[in-house]
Amino acid sequence: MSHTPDNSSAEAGDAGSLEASRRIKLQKIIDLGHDPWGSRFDDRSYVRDIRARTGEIQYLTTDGRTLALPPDFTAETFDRKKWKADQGPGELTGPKVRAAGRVVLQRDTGKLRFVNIRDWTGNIQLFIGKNQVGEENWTLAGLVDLGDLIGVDGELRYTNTGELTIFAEKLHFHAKSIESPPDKYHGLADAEIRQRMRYVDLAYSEGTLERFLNRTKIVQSIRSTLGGQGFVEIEGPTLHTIAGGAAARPFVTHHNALDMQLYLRIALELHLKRLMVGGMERVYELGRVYRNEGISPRHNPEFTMLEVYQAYGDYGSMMDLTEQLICDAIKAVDGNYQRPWGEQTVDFTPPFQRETYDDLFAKHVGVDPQDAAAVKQVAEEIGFDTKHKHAAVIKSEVFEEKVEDALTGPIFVLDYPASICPLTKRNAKNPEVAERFELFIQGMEVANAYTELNDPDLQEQLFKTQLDGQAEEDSMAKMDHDFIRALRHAMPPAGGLGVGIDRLVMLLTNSPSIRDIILFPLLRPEG
RNA sequence: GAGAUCGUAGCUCAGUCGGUAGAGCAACGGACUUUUAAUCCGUGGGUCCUGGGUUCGAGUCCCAGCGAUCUCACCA
Repeated sequence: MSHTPDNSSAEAGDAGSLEASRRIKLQKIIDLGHDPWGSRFDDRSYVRDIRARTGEIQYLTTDGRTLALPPDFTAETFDRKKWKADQGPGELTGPKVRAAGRVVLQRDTGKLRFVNIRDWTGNIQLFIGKNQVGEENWTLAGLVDLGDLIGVDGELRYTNTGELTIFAEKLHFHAKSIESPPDKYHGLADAEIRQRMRYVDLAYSEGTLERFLNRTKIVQSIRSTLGGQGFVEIEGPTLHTIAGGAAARPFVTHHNALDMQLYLRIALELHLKRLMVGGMERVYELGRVYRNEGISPRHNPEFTMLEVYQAYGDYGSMMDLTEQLICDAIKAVDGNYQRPWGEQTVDFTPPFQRETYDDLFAKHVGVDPQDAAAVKQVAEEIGFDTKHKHAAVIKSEVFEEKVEDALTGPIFVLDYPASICPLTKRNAKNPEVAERFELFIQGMEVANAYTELNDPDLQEQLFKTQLDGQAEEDSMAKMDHDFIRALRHAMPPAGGLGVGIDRLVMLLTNSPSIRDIILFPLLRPEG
């Protein structure tokens, strides 16, 4: 009973028969002598490029004159009928083009069909007339459903209403969509389906494909900017024996042959610094890191991080680089420095604001940041537990609570309390201050940079200090003897930078959730 | 991990006081050679997330579970 699909049930309209009616058409396409799964299709143009050829469309009069169209020919107010009458009898001619794409709209007016196809550069209308394409193509056109992939050969012209259109001469069938597409106007609205079936979201939802292509442009721009400044990209290990370089809980895994516990990396830092010891003076990695933490609109367990290290630089050089990376990325997207973010607008015009941690603290908290007792009092007023906590930790918690959300930015926050920065070089004049900045935009930490600590003895001591009284996985400082050994071979003084690529992409594409800019975010398995 | 909200046709969504399931799009049949979210006429389509409970009667109320969204916590 339940073997092959029963075509006769297609007259009903239930879910099964939506598929059945498509399968019937699939069979009819085969019967017509076409392969419903298509084949190589050479020399087709992208819709964007076809749309760029409107200048080749002309008016050919019956007495042989070829006339250029007036520039406002497609304007809504332009009387095309009258213009043609004024030129004398004739017709539009245009270039022969070949396009391919997904059918996203269809209008059947009897012996005439309008079909909109979309490729990854744009959308264009096809005109398919029964008398114009011939019997076989017309029959094939009748077997096309929304969501199918088709190709067309035809002439690029305007319709009577001024719509740029490919007037089909031959149709090609490339692939049948057995599944029905979502609502042709609203697309997919259900956030769960959009993420679980990203292919459907990309294919049919307004702006999704463009958003992810913009992500790619941003990443390409970053590589290009760094390459242009002589940085080399490397690939470090993602399986670590010590999950160092950041404070986060790692994913734990196991290697069978060596019978050892391994961690998925939570940061890129320590291996890149080893490479600087080895003489890679400008080096970066742009890759995935994994943190076994909560999921939220701003957190995904795997996310993309950029870390850059520049020998003989410092955090000042990293500030300039950060600004350039972001400005170049904006140029790669659309070049607009005034960028929407929800209801607000963020101004990315360089140079970005720069303020010290202590100045911002004083401004937003209203307390002298050097006055540990006053800071502690504020923390207690907020309701923080201050017992057994280092003054800098308390200060940091108050900063995160009172200051960070207020930083609409872009703003560089400079000079952090040294004791919360175990991998950072201290300021020569004031060892209480670490040469570190973070870039905040709309309350989000987008970048984090240091003048890198390269004193192996101090590094070893700071690792040990941080370990005291703190669970190892909660600390940025995890003793890594090989890393210390590397520093003992001399790492050049350097600037180092980390950028949260996902958050940068969120900001530059006005996407409120990290899941809008990660193609396949982690979801619970389907029920 | 905690709380709030949500889950109804393939998709987008209504569903009143608890009274036996609705629309648009999509599909199917018909008309139409310049439409464009085409239009017009007609037809079919439901495990109301799952499982219990209350009730004469549950899409609706209660409990549990599953999944999602948001907020909080952790974190970037």
